[in-house]
Amino acid sequence: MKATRNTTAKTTILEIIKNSAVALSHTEIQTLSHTICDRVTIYRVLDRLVREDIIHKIVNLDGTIKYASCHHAHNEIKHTHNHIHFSCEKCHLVTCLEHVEPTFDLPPNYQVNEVNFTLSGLCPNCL
Amino acid sequence: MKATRNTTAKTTILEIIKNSAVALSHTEIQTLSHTICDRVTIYRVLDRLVREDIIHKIVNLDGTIKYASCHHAHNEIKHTHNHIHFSCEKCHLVTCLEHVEPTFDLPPNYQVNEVNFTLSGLCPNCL
DNA sequence: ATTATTAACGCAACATTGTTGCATTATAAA
DNA sequence: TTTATAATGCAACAATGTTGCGTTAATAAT
Repeated sequence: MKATRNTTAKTTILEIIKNSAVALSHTEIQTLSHTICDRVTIYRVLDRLVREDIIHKIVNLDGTIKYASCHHAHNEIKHTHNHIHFSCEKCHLVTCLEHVEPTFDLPPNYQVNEVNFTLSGLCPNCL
Repeated sequence: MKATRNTTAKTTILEIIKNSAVALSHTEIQTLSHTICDRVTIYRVLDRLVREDIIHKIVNLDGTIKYASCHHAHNEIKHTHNHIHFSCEKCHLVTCLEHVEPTFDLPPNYQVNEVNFTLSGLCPNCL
């Protein structure tokens, strides 16, 4: 594994994501960062943060991709993001329901590497 | 509800989707249809078919959107697409696992209108 | 503290995907 | 057959994501 560097772009973007209660899209991060860096750099930083398992990717029901920071113990070697995400149709906020992990019975001979559970509807604030 | 017409584009596209064992993207449908109609028409036909509840939309883990025909009894007034979809990382085929419906406990005051469950990994053929 | 290595960046250019307006065509009903 | 309008084709546009390459700057080595 190659060494990864701490740059101002990376720390700023990570700060934005960590300070947000909801998952953010590339465009939202771009707006919040007040063009601290190029649009391309944001894409690259986000990829890096996902690869380093510092943030995780969420696919919304409309296909837009959002990012949220990972809340997990530091000593975990490997963890999964198998919790549910809720996308509100009114306020358009995407939140991680970290404690809601669905159960299901898969047919044999499937190897699962990644999961994405997203619900949409109305969140408690908009209901 | 406005009347909807049966056009050659609509029937051809629906035929393609119905004959496919896996979910198809807009681009895949375009290729399979051998440019029977304009790219824009495909978008509009797909929207129409989703609205009419003849096909359903699946959001893949990479954010790409796929379409699959709905398998449900004709007399059902309303049905949900709460089954799991599996996206194979090797053959890139997206299949509906129609009988796998996950269960989960949502906190109170959430109103769910739509769901999207997608897993990725290796399908039985590629394992 | 200085130098060397190379990860990360900015910029430009491009590719893909999805949307909108409008004139024209064709479906289905009158 | 006529009529209303849903559906289409085309062009233009917008948004999003990718790639190549020369430059900048973070980190390690001296």
